[in-house]
Amino acid sequence: MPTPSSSHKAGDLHFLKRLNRSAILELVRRKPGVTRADIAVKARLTKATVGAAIQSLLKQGWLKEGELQKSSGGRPGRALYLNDKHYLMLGAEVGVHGIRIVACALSGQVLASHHVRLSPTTPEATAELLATQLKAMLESAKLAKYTPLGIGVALPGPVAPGEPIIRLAPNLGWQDVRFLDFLQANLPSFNGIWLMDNEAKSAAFGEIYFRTGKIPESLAYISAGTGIGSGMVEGSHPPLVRRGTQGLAGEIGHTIMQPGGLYCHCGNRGCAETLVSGWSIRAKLGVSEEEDLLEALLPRLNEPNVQAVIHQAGEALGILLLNVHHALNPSELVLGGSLTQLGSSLMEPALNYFKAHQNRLASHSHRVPIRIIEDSTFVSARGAAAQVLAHIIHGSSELI
Amino acid sequence: MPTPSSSHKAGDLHFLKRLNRSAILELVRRKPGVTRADIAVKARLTKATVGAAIQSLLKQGWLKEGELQKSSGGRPGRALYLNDKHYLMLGAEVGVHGIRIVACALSGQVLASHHVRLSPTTPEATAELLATQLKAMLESAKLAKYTPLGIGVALPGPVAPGEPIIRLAPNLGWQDVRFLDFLQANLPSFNGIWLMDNEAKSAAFGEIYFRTGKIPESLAYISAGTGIGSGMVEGSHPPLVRRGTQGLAGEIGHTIMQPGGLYCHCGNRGCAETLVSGWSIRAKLGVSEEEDLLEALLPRLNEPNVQAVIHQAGEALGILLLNVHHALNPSELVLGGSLTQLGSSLMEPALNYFKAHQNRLASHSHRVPIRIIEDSTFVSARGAAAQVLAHIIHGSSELI
DNA sequence: CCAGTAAGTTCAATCTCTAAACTTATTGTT
DNA sequence: AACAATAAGTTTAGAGATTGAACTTACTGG
Repeated sequence: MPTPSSSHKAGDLHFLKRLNRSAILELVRRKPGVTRADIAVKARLTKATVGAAIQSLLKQGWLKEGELQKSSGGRPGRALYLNDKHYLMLGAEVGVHGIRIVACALSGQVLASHHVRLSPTTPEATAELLATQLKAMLESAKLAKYTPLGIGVALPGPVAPGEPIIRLAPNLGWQDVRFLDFLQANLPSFNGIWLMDNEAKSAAFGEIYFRTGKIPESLAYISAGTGIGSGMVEGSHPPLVRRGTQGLAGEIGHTIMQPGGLYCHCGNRGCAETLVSGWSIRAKLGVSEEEDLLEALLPRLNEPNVQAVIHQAGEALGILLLNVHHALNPSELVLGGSLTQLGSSLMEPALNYFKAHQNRLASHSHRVPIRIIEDSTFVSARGAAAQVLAHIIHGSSELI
Repeated sequence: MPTPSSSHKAGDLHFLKRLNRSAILELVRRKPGVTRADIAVKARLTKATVGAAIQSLLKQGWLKEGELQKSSGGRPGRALYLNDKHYLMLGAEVGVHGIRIVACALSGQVLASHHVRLSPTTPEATAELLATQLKAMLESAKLAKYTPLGIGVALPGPVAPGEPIIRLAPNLGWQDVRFLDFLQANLPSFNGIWLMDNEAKSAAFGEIYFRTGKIPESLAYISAGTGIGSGMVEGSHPPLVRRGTQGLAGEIGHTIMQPGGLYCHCGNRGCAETLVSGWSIRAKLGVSEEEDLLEALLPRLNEPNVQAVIHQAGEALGILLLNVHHALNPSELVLGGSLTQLGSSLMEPALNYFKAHQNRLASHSHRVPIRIIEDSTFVSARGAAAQVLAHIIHGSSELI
């Protein structure tokens, strides 16, 4: 996902107006049901300004009015909500085992989703299939009346910041691919913005972006699947994803946890991935690439050998969580990826290790909550859709 | 350092004006000698707006005019510079072995600096000594005519984000200390802002903030002294320091590099600090706390035992650098702290390890530059001063 | 039924930016 | 040396966005 060119922020009256409209949209997004009066207080704008902005946002289909609030001895306020019936964002994830697409409404509600199994193939073929699926989804009866804002694509590898190139997707066999170019070629008529990002970063973004109410200051998403990736988001406005210069931020699967340990496909030894990852578990238990790892393992979970390998991987995952805690210190940790489906045999050793070893440094501190997503099928795709919305609301788009 | 309360950003005309003045100051800061015309182009403001803002910034003592630029067939522009003769920022570092203070001009130029050796003592006594030193510096003939903007203090431990509490400084023996309160009590007449932050984070901030010309997108400062800390800054406007919820971001000394390894004072085993840090080297070579580590070791560098320990520590440092590269991916790495004075015996193994193992993931990528600061005595203090300036320029201060 | 309270709207005043004309200062050409 | 061309910086009128105060709307409670 290209970072918005952050030149020196200066602006004119038009810029100020957009900024205020963004702020208002954000307030409604974060707290559905707020009134104009609430917004005026929180955004430190006058009722007049808020009223005018809201009128135009209603007219353009961004917001809708809801019920009257309970009065506390005066005219009751009118609840405001995002309008989930006018705009949508498309999100897609190209994974090692298939393609996933979703269409989301402004609030994050999934309007439609689709999953196609597919073995890794060329970028061209993948883009063609993806475009076909997206087109079909957009033309379906339910979605045809929506205005699409853009398409976000999540990919399993580091994406260069600033330009839409996926540097390396070892599990797809891709290198330096301008995937959006292929996709655009197959969807020439699509009118909206195009984004692409790493799958863990998209997932992290989505997990924080579509939340309402009290949102965490920051969140790290750890994606444990064939490989191990992560994404760290700060919950500012807009939430900011850490990318690093080469898009390598969050490649925690290749942090070294065991100097002199096993060889990793990245060329180094003792990477976290050699201890916990789909591929290392396959290697240790002799599960071939053709088999589905989960289908192969779930029936064998009571074999001592399998248990030992998974327990060891779980402990390694716990260490990794602890290292993320000490290096990034997110206020919330979210675990996703296909390996979470191994359930407590993997997760218990991980959580136990983490809980037993955290909190030695910051005395007063609350425990960092860890959330495990059992079914993370559409998490990255939905996150990519979230990135589209954020780009529209906070970017330079003239839509709002 | 309290993070600016990031409520939902909306603003009025006054806010817009301040934003534009900030942007103009930033442009001059980053590229000393720019002209009004350059600024108008880069900030996308009109010549009229820029001209008016600059007049007032000149009048208030923020900027000064310089020489005429070479003409290219028209009226030559007038170079603009930060005015280094009107405002100053104070920075201080409370370290394990002493107190360091600096006074910086707007451009980062060190106007005065001072170093007092001091063994760890109570916050009260430390604050009193620090206040005396700061007062003396401010009242010195050279600085008396300056207007101080504020004081930044750097401390060797995690600082809670949002409120000025140092959570834990194991090497000072402090815990949950509101150090600024003690300092303010000793400097009641001081008129300016008060900040405090972790020493590595301040250093990181200063290293990116006072640079001119092409600044890196991001920078990680690794502070290798008695303990190991780090700070990561993104070079946006203003540069943003990663803190984490509990201020623990960057505590890479406590990431686990050797599961089941030696015990660390944090309670865990195999932390990076057990492999590379002042205290672990002391322990391994039997250098007592009373001795100065460098004075004790520098004469013994050719002893095989000493060489082996330092070489091993260097390799661990290299692994740590690699892990920072894969977890945060800064565009530049800066190494500071007292251990850098061990010179190539420590640094060569570190750099060799890093160079031999980086760059397996992002194919095209340039090598990440690593800079070693041999004398980092005042780096953190200067960084704390930098944070004061950034707070004034980008915060809600009415000074600009 | 009416006073009290609070939400939301209207409108003149204010403030900041822009656009265009103007002044200033230098280069290059006749 | 004079004059056109070019570009920097200033001035001024005008456009656009926010504010503040007055006003309208809508509900509560006595």
